[in-house]
Amino acid sequence: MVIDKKEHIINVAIDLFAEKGFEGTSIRDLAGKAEVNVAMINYYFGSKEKLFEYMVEFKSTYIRERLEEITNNDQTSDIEKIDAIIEHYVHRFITNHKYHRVLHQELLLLQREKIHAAIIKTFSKNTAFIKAIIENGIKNKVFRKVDPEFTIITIIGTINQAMLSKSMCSLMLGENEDYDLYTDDKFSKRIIKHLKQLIHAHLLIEQ
Amino acid sequence: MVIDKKEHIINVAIDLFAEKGFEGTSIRDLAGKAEVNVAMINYYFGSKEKLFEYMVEFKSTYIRERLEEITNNDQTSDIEKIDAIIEHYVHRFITNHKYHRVLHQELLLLQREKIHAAIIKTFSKNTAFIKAIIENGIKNKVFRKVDPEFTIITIIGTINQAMLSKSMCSLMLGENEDYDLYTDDKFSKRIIKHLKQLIHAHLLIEQ
DNA sequence: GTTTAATTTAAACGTTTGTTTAATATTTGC
DNA sequence: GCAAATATTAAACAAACGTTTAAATTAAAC
Repeated sequence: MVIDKKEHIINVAIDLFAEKGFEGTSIRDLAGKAEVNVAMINYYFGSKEKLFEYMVEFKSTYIRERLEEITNNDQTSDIEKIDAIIEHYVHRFITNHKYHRVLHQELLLLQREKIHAAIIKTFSKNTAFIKAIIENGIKNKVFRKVDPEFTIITIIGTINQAMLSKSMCSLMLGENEDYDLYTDDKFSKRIIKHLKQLIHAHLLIEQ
Repeated sequence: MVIDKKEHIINVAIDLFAEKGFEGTSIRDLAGKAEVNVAMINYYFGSKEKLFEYMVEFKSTYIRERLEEITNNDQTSDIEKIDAIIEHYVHRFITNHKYHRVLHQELLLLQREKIHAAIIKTFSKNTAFIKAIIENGIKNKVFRKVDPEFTIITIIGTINQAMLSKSMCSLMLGENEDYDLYTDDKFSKRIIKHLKQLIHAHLLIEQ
């Protein structure tokens, strides 16, 4: 019963943080939208900052499973694994784009070290899988001798850039402002197609 | 005299916004660090939000010149122009990385439409130059038939990802936390090398 | 059914927020 | 050198902030 209410508050918080940022969202705002008393937030989480930490904790648990699944599949080649990761990342961003927006807001600030460290920790575990695949491909002479770390930065950076600046993207892609990128299948197909083409040309020795 | 003082306040504001965000920075904070009276900020700029608008206006003026210079050079090939743009962007990010951090913080929020629009406007003018070069290369059959918009998103997204999440980058590149990426020449050389290699493989038909 | 614990409430806490005021100091134009 | 305009100051403004309190309500335990 309590955990459901906590989860509900977290989800409302993600919506508000995504729109106004952590500092820009007041506890009264949050309590109002979640339809609970202001005092409940401190009663449940202790403080506004601890609510944020709880949110990261809560959301980061379910993420890594699929990545492990992809990596450990012996039936697929290295480039097929990379393709699967690209698709996985894009879909994860689309279904959780508000949460990822909040995470990246936080990463752009240079404070709240504890939260920072928690985000980084999750992130580094995920990138380790991708790095291993790329290095394996290079070792087997299927991939060129690329910069593995920066290749990961490019994949994630492209998805971030495309997904997190809504108005910039709408403008670039010639859509009007209130067009909703994240519910349109065309958009995700287009970014996946681009990323695969890009990374194939980058990685594969013979095409 | 006045404009110098305004400029000084703007520069202090960029430092503070980069660290704590717009909402996280108080006018008293700003006035203290800039060593002016709190009332001066409203006297000069009208309000905290108008100070932000003035900052964008003030900083966006000088940016586009070099891009025009690169585009209009008849002596260079399309791929050489792209290379020059990559180098220009990386160096611009390094020398102005705090300002770019503030811009991207703002783009991640979904409020303050006026500021949003001002940033997008500057940005779209810059990307138009790159898009024209890519489309010209495709027309002349020097470049593959790539997605021009998303190619730009990849270039900018990679630089953003690398430059804006300091701790994430330090971690990925195996450096310790307090190592200063932005003053190390090795870092900018590495990102430029990666981006050129990536974009060459992506764009060029024969290598 | 009574006692104990957990939940929820409205009100108040002391700070801090962005902004304004009205008085003072400085600079400018003539 | 004096008047008008501009710049700067300390103090006050109301509103909003995160958090706490103490009383009221509900749920659990026995």
